[in-house]
Amino acid sequence: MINPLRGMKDLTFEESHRFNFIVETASTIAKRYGYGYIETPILEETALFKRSVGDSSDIVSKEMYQFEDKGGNDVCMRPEGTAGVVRSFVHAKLDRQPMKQKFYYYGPMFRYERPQKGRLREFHQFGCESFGEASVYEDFTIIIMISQIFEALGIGFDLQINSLGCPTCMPPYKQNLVGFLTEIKEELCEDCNRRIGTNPIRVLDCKNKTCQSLLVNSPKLINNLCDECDTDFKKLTQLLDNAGISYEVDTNLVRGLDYYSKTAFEFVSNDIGSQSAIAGGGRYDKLVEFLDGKPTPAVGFAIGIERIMELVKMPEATREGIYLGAMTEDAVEKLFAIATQKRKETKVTVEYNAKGFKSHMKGADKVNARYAVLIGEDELKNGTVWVKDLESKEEKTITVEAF
RNA sequence: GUGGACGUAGUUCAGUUGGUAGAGCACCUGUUUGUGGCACAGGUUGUCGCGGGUUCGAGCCCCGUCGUCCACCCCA
Repeated sequence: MINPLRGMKDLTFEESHRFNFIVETASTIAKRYGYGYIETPILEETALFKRSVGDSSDIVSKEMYQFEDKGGNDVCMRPEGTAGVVRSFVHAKLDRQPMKQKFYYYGPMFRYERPQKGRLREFHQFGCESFGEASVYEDFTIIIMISQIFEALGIGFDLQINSLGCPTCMPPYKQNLVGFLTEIKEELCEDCNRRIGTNPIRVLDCKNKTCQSLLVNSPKLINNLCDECDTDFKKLTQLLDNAGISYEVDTNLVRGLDYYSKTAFEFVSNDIGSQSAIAGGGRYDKLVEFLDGKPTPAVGFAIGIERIMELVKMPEATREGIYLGAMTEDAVEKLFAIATQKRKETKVTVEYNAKGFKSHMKGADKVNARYAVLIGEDELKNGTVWVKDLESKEEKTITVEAF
């Protein structure tokens, strides 16, 4: 028997149903906010992610499915969705269009990690990217949209927000932080010491308790923002307050992808184990030009579909369609014409084996059909069918034509 | 990449100090040649993950391997 690869999962029955429900619900809401569907390739040039997500991130440095294709190109399976959408945006020269552009997507992402609860090697994200809107109103609107999606799915969450600053205020802050960290480096963990050189901001969300206690007095970016970033962040909190969305400012919230600036947010659930982030995103105003487009402000997010699978409250399944069965061999082939006709408008299940009445009733029940339609000896003789509404329990015998 | 737990029927699991497998659910049949969800009775289903070792004998003990799960890490 050939098994799926490690960290890859088949979705069937209940689960695939759930998956579709999540995607449909999120898509419906995204469209209401003006987002249009975009699909980009799963395979991309490796350089795309090195430049956008960043070489120093774990994702790029050790988790990518990367290989040389038969043409000698250095390619990889996308580890996240934003980079591909931005590449596509620039490639289609949409950066030269005066209008704002909004896209939503969903699909598989690949990261070579050790699987655990809420973490697969092939996982799925639903995401949105909004281009050309610099206003913090858009950041706010996106957060509202995500909360509406979660509300529609029946999922509770905590919202954490932070500002990562911009090219004006981030570099001086970073220098300041490196200075602080260098003084206490003896006491910091091994990983943090490495991060001081590669990506000092990441030290802030180190899980090590000793590190965290040492960081209590570290300089906070939130207190060192430039005027514009500071004004925007205050505006965002004010908008959220007015909208009645509760949130927590987490000064240690750092996105793992290098392209984020200004607003960063994460939706978290306490009910799903240690992989608690169910959605994350923020602003990435520099990414478009970083990928050779004209400077275009942008903001986006992604929801981890697997992370919310078991949290989703599905609407109750209702009886649907028709179950067709015959009680004598001769009647079986009478079913097909009826089935073909009825399939123009509804779901039809045809049982190919002639069997007893009770057995058919059970079968109709099992597929959750609304109507049980059976042909027995009498019906075959008279050119009729026996129809029962399994919900109202009403039954009747009518001609095939009338049915 | 690190650590821990676990791999037995379609599924969830039991299996005593080592003596060649069992239950619930599911499925099929019947009670009921025409009234579903319920009940009762009967029945089908196993490379005990794989490979080696110890032993008269291994589901059980030992080694290896693959896989799953959980945590670290990472992140959606």
